[in-house]
Amino acid sequence: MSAVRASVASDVDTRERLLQAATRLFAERGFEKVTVRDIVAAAGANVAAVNYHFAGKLGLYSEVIDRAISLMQGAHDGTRDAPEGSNAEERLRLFVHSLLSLVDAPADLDWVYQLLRHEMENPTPAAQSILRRVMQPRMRYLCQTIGELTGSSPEDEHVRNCAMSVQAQCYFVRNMIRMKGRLRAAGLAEVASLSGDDLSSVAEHIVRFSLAGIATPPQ
Amino acid sequence: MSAVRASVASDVDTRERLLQAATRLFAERGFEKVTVRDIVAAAGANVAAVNYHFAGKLGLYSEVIDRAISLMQGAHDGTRDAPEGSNAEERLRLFVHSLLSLVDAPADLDWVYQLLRHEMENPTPAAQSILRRVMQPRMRYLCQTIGELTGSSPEDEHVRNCAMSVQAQCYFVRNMIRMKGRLRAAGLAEVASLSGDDLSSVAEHIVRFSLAGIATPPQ
DNA sequence: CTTCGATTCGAACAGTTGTTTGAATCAACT
DNA sequence: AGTTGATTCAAACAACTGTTCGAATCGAAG
Repeated sequence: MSAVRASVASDVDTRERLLQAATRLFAERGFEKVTVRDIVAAAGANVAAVNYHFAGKLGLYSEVIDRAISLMQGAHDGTRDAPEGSNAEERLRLFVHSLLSLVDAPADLDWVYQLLRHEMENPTPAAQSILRRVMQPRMRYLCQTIGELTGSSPEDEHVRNCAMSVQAQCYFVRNMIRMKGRLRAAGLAEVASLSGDDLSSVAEHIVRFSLAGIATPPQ
Repeated sequence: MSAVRASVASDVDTRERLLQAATRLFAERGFEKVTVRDIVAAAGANVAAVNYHFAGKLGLYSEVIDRAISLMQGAHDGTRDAPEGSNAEERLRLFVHSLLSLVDAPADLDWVYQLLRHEMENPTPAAQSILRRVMQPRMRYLCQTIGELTGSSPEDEHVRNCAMSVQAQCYFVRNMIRMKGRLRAAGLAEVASLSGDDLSSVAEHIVRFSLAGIATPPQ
């Protein structure tokens, strides 16, 4: 089974070409808005190739998702290589900048974010593993960081609420960027400070806004 | 053309039944995941009825969206009937509670929110009018309120950023509620304080968190 | 050269989609 | 009763979907 692929060189070609084309298209449009024929056309392969190599469209998609998750876990995703001695505030800032794609990651991870967003909006059977392997570690890291800022446990309710608030702002800004064109057309260019497309100023706002909220627990 | 519908009484029946069935289904699944046959089955009508009364699936959808927008503008959507003498903080609190469906609106508007969310995630030609007629007034109202809190203009950048932060948290919480089942299955039940499903405590967090952030402008 | 398995390919399949058609039905008016 | 126009209906259409089939192609081992 596995030795088969290794022995022949040419099939790795079209298998890999299929994976790359599918990755790009799935990231752009999501699972359902991409047809098998779109993929094979982009990859220069035959319609039957997807079923031959991946046992169906969903098999191909699952492999794309798996690759994306691995890539995101391996690369910097805001939960790694924070300078060890750095304080919690600096780690929060790094987290926000990372989610806004403001730190130049080793690999371009924008397509991964697009892929995961599509999966959250229109879930396929792959959604569970994304939640478990991407969202959960991210949430844990963020709660840890905020817990340090408030001097309380990562399980504290205020800490968890604040983690929610931080992530909410980051994802929202990403969505605003994605809809920039539509927003401008609707006369809403000023919504998310997209005028000056300087994303770092928005990131700085999120950090400042959140630090203030974190420092203001209930009662 | 218009006198036609008024003269006959029976057609208002199936036309109305189609609209109601379509509204429910579109709100549940979004435009593309509902088939014309789903709608006519739920309405007890013939497949051709949609094309006869609405000139196609998109025509029916447009009318559903138009009704939703009107309903949302007419009813309490957090941008109306705030007690005239109330201060800005109380209006911000009302806004948050409203976006979290915590104030009992005259009509149940949850299906409208679902409809609009689907439209933002998978836009059809109707998206523009939603942005213009729903999002823009909401943003204006929120900027006005926050501007009062900081004593600055609604066009101030910090004010606009804060308005973004407030809305981001509200929409995020709505999404978390929607994915409650999937989150729990992935071991993320604690993400958005869904344990105690007391939404008001989350709403209170958003208000407190945001007031602190609003009161902390740059520099 | 032949054989054999893996791979590619064009063609077709079976199912679903939104839409159209033309006849049937119905209600109201003459 | 007869006519008219709006409405309903079953049937079919045309386009598209993911998938399957069988023959053709290819590369290397015997």
